[in-house]
Amino acid sequence: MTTTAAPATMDDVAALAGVSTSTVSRALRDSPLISPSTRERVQQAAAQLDFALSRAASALATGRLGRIGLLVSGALSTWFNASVLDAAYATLREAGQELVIYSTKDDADRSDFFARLPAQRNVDALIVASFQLRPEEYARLAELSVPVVYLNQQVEKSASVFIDDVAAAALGTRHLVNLGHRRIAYVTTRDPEGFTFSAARRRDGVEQAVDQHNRSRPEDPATTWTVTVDATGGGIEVGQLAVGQLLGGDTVPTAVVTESDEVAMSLIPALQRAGLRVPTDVSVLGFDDNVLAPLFDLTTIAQPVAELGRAAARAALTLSLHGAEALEQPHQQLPTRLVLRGSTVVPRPAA
Amino acid sequence: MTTTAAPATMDDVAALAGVSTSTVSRALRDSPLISPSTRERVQQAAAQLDFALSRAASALATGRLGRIGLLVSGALSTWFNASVLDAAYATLREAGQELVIYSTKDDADRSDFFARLPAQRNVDALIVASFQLRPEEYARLAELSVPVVYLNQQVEKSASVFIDDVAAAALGTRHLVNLGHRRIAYVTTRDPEGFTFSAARRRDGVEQAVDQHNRSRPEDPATTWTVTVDATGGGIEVGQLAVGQLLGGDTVPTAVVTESDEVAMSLIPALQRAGLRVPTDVSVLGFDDNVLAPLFDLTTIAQPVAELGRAAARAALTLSLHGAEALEQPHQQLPTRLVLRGSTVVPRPAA
DNA sequence: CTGTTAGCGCCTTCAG
DNA sequence: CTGAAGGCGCTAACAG
Repeated sequence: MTTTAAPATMDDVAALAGVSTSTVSRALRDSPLISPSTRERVQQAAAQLDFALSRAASALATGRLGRIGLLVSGALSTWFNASVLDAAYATLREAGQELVIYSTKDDADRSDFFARLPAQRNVDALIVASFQLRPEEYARLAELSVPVVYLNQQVEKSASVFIDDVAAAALGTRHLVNLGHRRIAYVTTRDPEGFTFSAARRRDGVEQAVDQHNRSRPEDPATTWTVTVDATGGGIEVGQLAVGQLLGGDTVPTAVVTESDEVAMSLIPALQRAGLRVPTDVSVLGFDDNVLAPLFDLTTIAQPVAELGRAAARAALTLSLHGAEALEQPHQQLPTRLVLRGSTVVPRPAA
Repeated sequence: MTTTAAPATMDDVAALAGVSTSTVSRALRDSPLISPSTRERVQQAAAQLDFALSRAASALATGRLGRIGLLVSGALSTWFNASVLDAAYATLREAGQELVIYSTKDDADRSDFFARLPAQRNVDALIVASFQLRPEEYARLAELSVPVVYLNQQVEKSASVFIDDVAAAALGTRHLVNLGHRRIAYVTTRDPEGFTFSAARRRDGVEQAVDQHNRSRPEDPATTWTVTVDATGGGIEVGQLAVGQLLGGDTVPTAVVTESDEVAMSLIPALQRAGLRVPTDVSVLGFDDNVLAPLFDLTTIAQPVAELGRAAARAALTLSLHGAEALEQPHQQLPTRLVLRGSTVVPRPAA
């Protein structure tokens, strides 16, 4: 079935190159304390024997694990998580580090993680991706003997990399208000685990933009309200449920802001099946700039997900290698921008 | 910035529990060689001190790394890769193993992986996800002292978990032929790295189904041809390029089979923008049953991606724990099925 | 059931 | 620049 020949050991390499194991170790790690010629010879011997250093043994000897953890909530296959993972992985890999995933799909996973703290002594740093923790959980992470980097949330005494969700959502909402929309619904999903709390901040942004408009133009007020859907995931259910609530209420919106592109992309076909044209009857604004957003011609607020992942990984590397003092910007805010596509237009005169 | 208190050691736990470190070790691993009461006492002490075993040290002592590698090509954020990763991760995690990603985005990464074989001595088993290797690369993996499980390809002397791409595509194509389609294009993407070779087998399936029809009903022949697009990714470019080639040729298809749902989802809006209605003017058939397929009302051939990931992970676990003999089914073929939605209909009479 | 002893494979002194 | 020796934290084998 599968080969199981014993792999070469460092001694084999040392013997083949005619040196000691210390020399092999140094040569393989490109230590400056070694002559180019023996280094070359050793590396060839290692290649010839398919020898690779045991990371476990190196870790034990040096005290550096060469591994950085990524704590994620929800499925790894959501666009956000997968994009962050992809970017963080690439950055760590360039630095010769591995990425260890700690994924918590449900409350059980989550309590388990916080009860056992498996990251303790097993990674050099931990990135906590975009989800809200309970106060005791923050406390728990602070007790960790490993530096933590928060992604998409600011945490007082830790490093963090994030966007301004409130400002971003306000920006998008202003765009709708400026187009003339006065009935703007915000669609969010119920979040069973208390995860993805960015959604709440985005709602604040929507309300903020509407309030601001109403203060400056009280004679032409806009209203906004929130519709919370009891479903998650990228399927069509979210959209269908949202449509029901959107059309079943007292007022029907002329524009909808969604917590994410995934929700928007689910909503658009659902609206269409309900007989509403997008954008003619309803404008739809997304959040993320998911790769798929262009397929729906979706106007959206872009957040630099890959850059968030990279920045978090870089911060984690810096913290693990050089400590907190070495981190120039403990709190890094990354820019968002409005990406104009075809899903948002001036509301119909009738409206 | 971040706490860096020294974490508790095993000696601390031993002292607190009033036992030796061996006992601590045994208690923490739920060894049966220990009395419930001391186990309890030790575990409490460990919890109190936030002590976690060092996986690196355990690995060194036992020779078992507790880590399984996943070699992937292309972005981790594609639906396929992310879904496999998610499922494999979940399975490994239940078994207390970690997942180590080896992702090769380009040829450089790839040669690097095969040159250095970083998986050697660093994982207990390796899963190679869905991509075609060069003969020398297969040979290289066979030299590895670690068992390999291939996902979505059969490899003679290794374990593998896969679907029958040919039969699956033929099934979908038969559906179109049965609806009455006689001009069926297959849309695939150029694959710079030689990755995702399933696409070629799917084309074979399309051709096979058409041939079969033509043999049984020579008086009413169908034709098929392949359109290869020079782009990849989930954006709209793929679809736009495909539409150009689809409409620019001698014959215009009444139905299109795509190598994946991602291509189909890119194609549908592109067709619509070109003035063609889906499915009225053109039927579109996907492959995968991506979560997003329902949003496009896409008829598609479902492959059990999560189950592929799980099965591969289980096989990897079995191989690493009990060796090749313990694997009941070295070659596991998983079923596919046609998922009927609205994107495929009877062709217009005019056609 | 529990403690003692040795060693996993590497890296880091310290000598040369 | 290179070799010898010890120890990183844990577990397996052995004794009790």
